[in-house]
Amino acid sequence: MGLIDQLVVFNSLSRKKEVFEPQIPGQVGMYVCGPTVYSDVHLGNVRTFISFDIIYRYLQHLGYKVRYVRNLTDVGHLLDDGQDRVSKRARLEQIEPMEIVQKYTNSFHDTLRLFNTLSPNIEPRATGHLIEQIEMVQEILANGFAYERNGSVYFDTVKFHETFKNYGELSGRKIEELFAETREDLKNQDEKNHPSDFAIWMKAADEHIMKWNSPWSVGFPGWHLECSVMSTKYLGETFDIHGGGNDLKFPHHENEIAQNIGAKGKAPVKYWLHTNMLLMNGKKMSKSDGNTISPEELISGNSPHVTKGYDPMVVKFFMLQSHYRSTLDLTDEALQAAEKGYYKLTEGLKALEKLTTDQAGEGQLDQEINGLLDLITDDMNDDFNTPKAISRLFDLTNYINKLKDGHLAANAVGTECLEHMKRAFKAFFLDVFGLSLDSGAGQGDDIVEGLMGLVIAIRQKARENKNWETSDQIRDGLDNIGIQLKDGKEGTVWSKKS
RNA sequence: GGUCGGUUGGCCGAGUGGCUAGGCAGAGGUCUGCAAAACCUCGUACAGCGGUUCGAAUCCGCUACCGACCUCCA
Repeated sequence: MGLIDQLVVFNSLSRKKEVFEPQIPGQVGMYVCGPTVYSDVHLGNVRTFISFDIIYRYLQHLGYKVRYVRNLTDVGHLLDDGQDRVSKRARLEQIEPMEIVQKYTNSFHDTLRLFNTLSPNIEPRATGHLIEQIEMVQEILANGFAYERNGSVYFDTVKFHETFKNYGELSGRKIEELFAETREDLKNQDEKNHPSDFAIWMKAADEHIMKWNSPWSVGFPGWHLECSVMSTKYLGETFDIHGGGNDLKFPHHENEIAQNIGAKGKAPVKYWLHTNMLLMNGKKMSKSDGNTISPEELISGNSPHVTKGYDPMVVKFFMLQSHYRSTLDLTDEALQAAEKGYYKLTEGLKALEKLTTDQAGEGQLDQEINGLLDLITDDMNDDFNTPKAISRLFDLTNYINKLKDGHLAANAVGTECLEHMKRAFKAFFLDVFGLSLDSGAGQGDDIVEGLMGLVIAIRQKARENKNWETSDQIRDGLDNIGIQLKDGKEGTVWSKKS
């Protein structure tokens, strides 16, 4: 009985929350800008991909059939000095560009797997779509929104804006001001008619490695073009959701829209979703200025920014405790708090699995518990409010612990409600949030379980004999190797310490 | 400089006109052989200044500070 029974998303285009209505009922097309595979992903990228992973999972949870496309950029993304990122890296590492692409694609996948994200349905590469990109350049040229200059082709932003009046719509900048501003920089703009024009095909210099034949020159496609092409190819000329970090709004997404309209005559995307930046020490985490920590460093603890390593699930949980549209400041202290909270929930879920009741009818807590479960859906329906949804899981855990410890009678909850709670808690924690139980605490293989059972039994015997020296030796010894014993009413359980 | 966003208790972080967010840390208590875990109780926070309102952390204006984009980044 949620208050909100419809999914509402914040659309960057309108800057408002809108009811989500896919163009084909029951089906969702979602495109997310993936990484340029020329170096290891950093944590800010990971946050964005985790955010869209949650969105993907939640859409599926709601019953939508989702086609999730996330590209890999392997050509055309240039550095300030005009060098292709992949090519430059290939030169530095003295291997083929495509080896670079493969190496960092593998690394990207490995990293995301650590965080238990689902693979997209299609992961297209820019170099795999050269023909389509050339075709789109031709379309844009044919429609008069591009011009050729010395073998390169540039998108004509001035003409585009005169025609459609919406260049700058997404990023919220007034195009006249943008034009006026950049006019002073004309000296740097050599071939372009106007500074805000951008290349959709670039002629390659002789020494350039990654280049292809085209009607205009031996060259390579512009950075923004691939996303227009691949989203159109796999999701159609108009589709539902386009996502990415908000640092891509301008120029990348703005230009993407312009290209699609320039080629197809219509705006490609109904809902633009943008994630906010991950900060560290109050500043944007960024590859280019060194204020960064890699996923590996964060997990291993091998970084001056953290006092210890953190389990990937803890890092993910930390991220989910803020909203995807808010900045999130990564600090060691905040991670430690998240770690404790995360284990509280995993322990709660494990305790929940063991709860039983013989209350066949309705229990006195049923209404409150069912209400909390409904609120989780409301929260997620409200633009994927994971922090709020997680607060409900903590509330539920409080009930679970009371039931577990006997502070509440077992039959305070009815059979049906208990089953509902088990189903829903798992559905959100494991399936929607993609968290897992077994990474941090208390579950080993059969041998470990057997050994622990034996050790706990020996300690229990010592305690019965009031042999505190032995029982404390066992407890402290286990503590030293990172295992915590918890004595409860129903006996002793153990878990790995956080 | 232009554009946009933010400033919430010791820390992180939701909320956006009247109803306890939540987590972590801290204090006291229950339980325990002692601890831990769990449970109970405890914080009267919303940058500053004005304004609108019966009522504002929440709306409006100004100021300060922070950040992002404008140029490669998710």
